[in-house]
Amino acid sequence: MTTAPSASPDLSAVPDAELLRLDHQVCFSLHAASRAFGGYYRRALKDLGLTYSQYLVMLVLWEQGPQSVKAIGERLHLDSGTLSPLLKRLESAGLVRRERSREDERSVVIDLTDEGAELRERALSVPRGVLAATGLSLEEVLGLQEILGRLTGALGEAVDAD
Amino acid sequence: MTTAPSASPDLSAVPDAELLRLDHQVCFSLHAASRAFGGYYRRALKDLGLTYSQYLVMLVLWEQGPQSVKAIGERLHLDSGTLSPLLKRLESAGLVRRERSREDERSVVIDLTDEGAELRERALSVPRGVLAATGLSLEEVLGLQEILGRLTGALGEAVDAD
DNA sequence: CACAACTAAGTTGTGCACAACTCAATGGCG
DNA sequence: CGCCATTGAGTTGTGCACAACTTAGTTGTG
Repeated sequence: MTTAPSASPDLSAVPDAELLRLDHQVCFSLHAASRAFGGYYRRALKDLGLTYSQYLVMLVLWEQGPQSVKAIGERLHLDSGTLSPLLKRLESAGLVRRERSREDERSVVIDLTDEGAELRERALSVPRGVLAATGLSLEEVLGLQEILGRLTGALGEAVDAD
Repeated sequence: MTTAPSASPDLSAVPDAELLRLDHQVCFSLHAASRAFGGYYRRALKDLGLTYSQYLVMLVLWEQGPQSVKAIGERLHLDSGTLSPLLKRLESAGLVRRERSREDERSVVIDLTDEGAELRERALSVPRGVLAATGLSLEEVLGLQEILGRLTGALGEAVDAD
């Protein structure tokens, strides 16, 4: 798929009722797909004792090393209201450490424990299964990612420009 | 329905660590897009007093008329644990009625109140704004929907075939 | 008919998402 | 220096998602 001349003139020609139906399908599709992914991960990650969101946080830590709550939040588009309790649970599970930064006492640096770092080895087997389970080709996955990225960006801007 | 002989041979050639990174991006993209959609709707639906999920339920009722909790759940892939409290909130908001079916006393039929039916008029303006905000063309939206549908189906099967 | 298997809805408990808020540390700026 | 706006993390409250369970109604079978 090429990057289309996105301002489709068709859109304004479609009647409201039809759009309502289409809208149903689009937002529902995305909602459903996201939850289907979540459902798959719930099982795949059960052995590791991680939830889907906790897995995302661990991925960030495995890839980027120790960093502040704010940095993780920016990477995943999550705020402290979501991350604070999640990180506490990861801490109780013995996977991460939380300590106040010395340079800036406001910020808390999250670091992997040895146990958390070791978990990466076991997590390596997860994504291959997931990608296989999607039934999508590598090209489709990359295309999907591209379009979802644009979608997220555009919706984010639309909300900001409120 | 294994329509996918498209099993890309590439996939098995990609190293684990690379897949972990890609996986991060795919599941994160979907997660983020779904939440970006949610964020947009949160604002768009604020005037109507509906949440995103409540809107999905109302769409089903507007399109298909009175039906059981189970039927709504099948349409949206949601179980009673999610729907029961959600429908109670719609009931308190005066948008739906809940009454036991006479034929089968186990099932509860959800029906729109006049107020709920009237809300449809005000909801008609929402999807045009959303589709515009995505910045996607009609073709891209349809393509996205198709691929998400396949994704959801494949992941569902993979989980069932556990 | 009786009883077991099943089904629909609801309840409970855990965790995520997010708005709105508090609180302490920081960084200007007059 | 003193004051105040800003920032990072955490808390509180509401709602969704889902697993596991309960309860009541239904259906199938001997």
